[in-house]
Amino acid sequence: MSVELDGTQRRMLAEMFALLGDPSRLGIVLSCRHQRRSVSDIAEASGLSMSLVSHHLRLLRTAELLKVEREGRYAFYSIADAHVEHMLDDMVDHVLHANGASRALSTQPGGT
Amino acid sequence: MSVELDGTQRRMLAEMFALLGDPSRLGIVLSCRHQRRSVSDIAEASGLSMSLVSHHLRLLRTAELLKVEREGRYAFYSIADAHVEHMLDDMVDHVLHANGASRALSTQPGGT
DNA sequence: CCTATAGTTGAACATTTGTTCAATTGTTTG
DNA sequence: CAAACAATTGAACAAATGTTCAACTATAGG
Repeated sequence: MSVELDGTQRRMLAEMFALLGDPSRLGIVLSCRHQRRSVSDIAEASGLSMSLVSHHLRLLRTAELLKVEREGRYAFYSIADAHVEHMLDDMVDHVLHANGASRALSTQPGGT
Repeated sequence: MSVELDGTQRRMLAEMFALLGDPSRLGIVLSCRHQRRSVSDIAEASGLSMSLVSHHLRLLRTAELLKVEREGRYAFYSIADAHVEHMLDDMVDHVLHANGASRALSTQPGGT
């Protein structure tokens, strides 16, 4: 085990991290986790303007983190595939279980 | 299953993603994965100036992704804890196994 | 004590990037 | 066809961020 990544893979990974590294965008992605959502839906849920949401969605679409299904005048977004979904589950899981070691401040288990 | 994150947790996760989202920084972190490394060591391995590496190390240290052990005039950096290490293993794993679904172009298994 | 090595720090700069606003495309319905 | 709604797009702007350079601290050795 403990394999290394080549330059291209590192850049791919970094790009993905960077995309997920913006709070607005992470919120958008997480809101599409278990159901597909229209753009206005996402906008309302996240408190962001539809324009801004659309800009972010384009990036997430291009990076193949989200996919879109168009129906009439609506566009429904959801996680691109099982691979991405699994990865997100992992990361969410990690944050939820990050109680002991790494959190120096606010070490309070079971915080809502 | 399928738990949601609150605002604070989302921001924590986003911050972590953002830190790992810079190619230089990701390289630095990955180079500290399985052995501790001195700053000059990291600088040489990554092709970055020692000053820049030091700046990045401060951020990674502050976010508790890396930890430092000082010995004499040397400073050795390594992954902060098992939790972070596991998370990185996961992500590296994901990138390595991202053959089928999400890769639209260059779908060639086993590419170096 | 003086020089060399290892690392950190802060200011300054250039670039990137998130956000807003207005205009535009496409679709449905009166 | 016109009006309303859903979404996309591009230009422009402000703020954040990566990088460089020079100065500085600290430890080791002659």
